[in-house]
This record gives sequence, structure tokens and C-alpha cells, in this order.
Amino acid sequence: MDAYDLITRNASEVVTEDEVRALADDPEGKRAYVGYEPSGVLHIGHMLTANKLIDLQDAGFEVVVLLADVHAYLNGKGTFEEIRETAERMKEQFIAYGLDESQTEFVLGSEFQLDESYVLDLHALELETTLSRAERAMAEIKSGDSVTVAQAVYPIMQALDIVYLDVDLAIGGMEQRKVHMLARDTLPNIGEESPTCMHTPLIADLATGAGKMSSSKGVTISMEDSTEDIEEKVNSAFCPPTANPTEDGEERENPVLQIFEYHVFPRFERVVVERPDKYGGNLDYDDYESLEADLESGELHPADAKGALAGYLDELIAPGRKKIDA
RNA sequence: CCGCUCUUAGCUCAGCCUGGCAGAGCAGCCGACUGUAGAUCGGCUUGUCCCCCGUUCAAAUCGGGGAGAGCGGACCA
Repeated sequence: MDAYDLITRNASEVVTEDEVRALADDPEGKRAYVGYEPSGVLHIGHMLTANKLIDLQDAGFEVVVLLADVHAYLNGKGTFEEIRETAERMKEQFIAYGLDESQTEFVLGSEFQLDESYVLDLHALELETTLSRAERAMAEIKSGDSVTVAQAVYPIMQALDIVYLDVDLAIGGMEQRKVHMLARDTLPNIGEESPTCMHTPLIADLATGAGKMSSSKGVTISMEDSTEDIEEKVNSAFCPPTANPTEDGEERENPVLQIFEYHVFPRFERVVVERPDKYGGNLDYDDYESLEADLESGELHPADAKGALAGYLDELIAPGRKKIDA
């Protein structure tokens, strides 16, 4: 796999392709970042962008993980003391998950976001951004919710973080695309470059295959889960025997396949689906596409796929779980 | 600061006028059917009715006080 393919694999959007190709020509020492609001426990959504960071490290990038304590504060997640505590736990879980500690720079937002020059630049950027644009950039604001000034400042700070962390490539889930587009549009107005961005897919809701998996409500898979929790959650997941299900005429995703594609295959060379002899014995895959094809054709039954998925997920989560228990 | 509206199950809300066992839809949970899940069918759970005081045999409902949220406060001066 060449550098560009590794850098962009499993990405659902690259902005822009030319810019990323330029980075891929000489990836050594380039910097990429993802920002995370410290939240209780690392879950499968965090792990998806973390997989991308691991790809980038393999390609030679330096990786910055922003533990966005100030953002969490602006989003009403608690006191700074509480937030920093969870940030510390989160950092340990990222390392346990597989980020190379020596190649990863963990930065607390408050380390630079309170500096005078940052604050002044922030105000300059506020001057360039309309309230409605900022509001639209905040993915999680539901219509009808009342929006605070803090929530409007939030995405503007994300834009400025890209400048202050001196990164060449901003990574985020697809829900971050509006923030990144805001950054691309407004940063030039204060004399900074438009950042290059790349977005990872969102895993669909486990239970329905519709919308995105939510960590705050509904079912998510996290590093807190026991082996039994994972088996139970995976087993109850929506999984019709096809990659492109429709339900009541609505487009759905197959979350079981998505997790194979975005979590299992990037981290395992070979996937074995154990199967009783009466159903045909074990199956062996070395890429995602052949597994999907077998599910589609009926060769692979969803129940067997789920069994295998639970096993591999458990293996991915085990190191982090050990950290939490310790 | 002033005015109007709202506050009832996890969510959206009905009930309030005219006081009498706390409701519906959705969600959730449990079974049946499927070699998974979903769909379908059957069953079940869920409450500080925003708070306090008062009236009454009886208050989600009526009266008073308070809190929180939303919207509005244009023109002229």
C-alpha cells in the first residue's frame, strides 16, 4: 500500500485530494491532529479516528491528540478539575488502545488556548464569523435547543486550534466537516492558511442501522465493556444479511459490517469466523470485501459474523479495559 | 426591567376551562417466530404532574407566592 492509500484508507472524505497527495509525497514529520472532548470512557467512535491516527503514524506523521478541556467546559461538561481528570484517563486509554506513546503528542487545550495571542486571534476570528454559521457548525445542537454563546465560540476555537497546534492535516469524524469547512473559509480572513482536512465515517446506530451511533443515549461499545457486554451488544445489533439494507423503504447501514470494515480489518491481518461443522466449518478472510461478499451471498450467516466480531472487538478493547480496572 | 407563553413517563404531548384512581403515541424491557438482528404478533414497566403555601371531604386541575425556559418590547422622543 503506498503512502497516499494508507493515509486515506477508510476515509469518507478528503479535502482536498490534491492537498493530501502533496502531504503523502513527503509524509515524514508532517503533523496531524484530532481533538476530543474528554468524556468518561473511550468508545468505538473515538477508536475509529484513533485507527486513522495509527495509519498516519505508520505513514510517518507526527500525531497530536488534543484533549479539549476548554471545549468540554464550554459544552457544559463539568468543572475544569473534573474534566482534566477524565482527560488523563482518556490519554491512558488511547495509549492502551494502540497509539504509539513516543510518536503521539497529547496536548491539553488549556495549555495554549488561554494565551493572550490565542485569545486575541480568537476575537479576530469571531469578527469574521456570523452567529448562524457558528451555530450550524455545531453538529450536536438540535433544533429547538437554546444555544449559548459558549457553543458558538466552540467551533471557532476548533478552527484556531488547527493554527496553534501547527498541524498539516485535521482529522475528524464526518460530524466535524462543518467545523472544518468553517475553518477553511475563515482562517484565510485572519491571514492563516486553509487547513487540509480528512473525515472518517460514522458508525451507524447499532440497534437500527440508522443515523449515527450515539454514546450519550442508546448503545455504544466502549472500553468499559466486559466480554459479556460486548457479546450481548453485538448480538443484539441490527444485521440483515446484506451490506445495503433498507427498512421501511429507508436506507440503512449494516453496523456489524461497518465495524468489521473500520475496526477489525485495519487492525488484524486475517479474520477467522469460527463456525460449527453443521454450518460448514470455519471461514477465513484476509480482507473486508470478501467477508462482505460472503454475507451478501448467504455463505456467511449474520449470527456467525457476530460471533467473530465480538471476539475481535474484545481483543481490541482488552488492553484498555485492563487499564480501567487497574 | 416589563409583557405574553410554557413546565405532566426517557422523548413529543393530551388532561386543567367545569376538582373525583395519572393518560396517549413513540422509545424501552420480556416472550413467540426466525440459526443473528430487524419486521410481525403477544405481554409488561415507567411519574417529585417544576417548587412552596393556601382553599376543599378531595388539587395536575382552583387561589397566592416563587423558580426555570421560550418569545416579544417596533416608530417617535
